[in-house]
Amino acid sequence: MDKNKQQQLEAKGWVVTTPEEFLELTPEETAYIEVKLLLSRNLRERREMLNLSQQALADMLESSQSRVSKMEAGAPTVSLDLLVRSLFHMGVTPTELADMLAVKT
Amino acid sequence: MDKNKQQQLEAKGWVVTTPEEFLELTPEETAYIEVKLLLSRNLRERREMLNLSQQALADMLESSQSRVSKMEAGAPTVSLDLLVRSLFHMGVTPTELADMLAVKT
DNA sequence: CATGAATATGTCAGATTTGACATATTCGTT
DNA sequence: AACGAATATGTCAAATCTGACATATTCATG
Repeated sequence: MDKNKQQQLEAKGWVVTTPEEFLELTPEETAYIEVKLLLSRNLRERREMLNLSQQALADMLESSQSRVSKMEAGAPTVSLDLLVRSLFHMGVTPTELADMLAVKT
Repeated sequence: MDKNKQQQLEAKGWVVTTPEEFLELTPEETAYIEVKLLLSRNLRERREMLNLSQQALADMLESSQSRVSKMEAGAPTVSLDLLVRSLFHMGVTPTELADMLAVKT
């Protein structure tokens, strides 16, 4: 955001901050969430690539449609374990997992 | 193992197999465990590099010495989440995490 | 715009993971 | 060998995660 715009907003009483500041995330929390979101995006991409519905994928994973939805949303109640195991279940290799994480955000 | 040695053992009544066959691990379970072990080794290496005791690291992570020990042992009751968050807490970046996983086993 | 299929959201009992503690074992030093 | 420091192992109540279900919302297509 440019400095002028920010000053205009602040003059009107807005507080201008970054998401991390607002949510008070530490760097490690930020990194952790980034990784989860990275994997959840990959999960969705792969499912759509395979033309599977969330229900169909859930059946493969022995999970449920609602949990797949939450996985793809990167919901806080979804563990990295579940995301990673799901990706492996879809045929992803550890090397491919490494490539996912290597992507710059 | 060479074929002769294997045949000798089998003649004596031993069953020669791979760990996966013996434990009946699916490929995705194998991959998941491999990743966990990879990260646990990295955790130990980094801790030792920093000359920290398990107790000292536990204090940093707001965890306990016994849990750090279990993390480094790759124990089944330790989640990927805990391992990854611990590494991030030690200053590892997502890119460095990717490099860890890219290592061939 | 209706209707059905896909996806999202909320909830919860059961399963798993957690830090903490006690105690055992290993390891380096004297 | 004896000591202390570090690490390992076992256990458990509390916290977190899970699949399942009900229901709401979104989306495509006639």
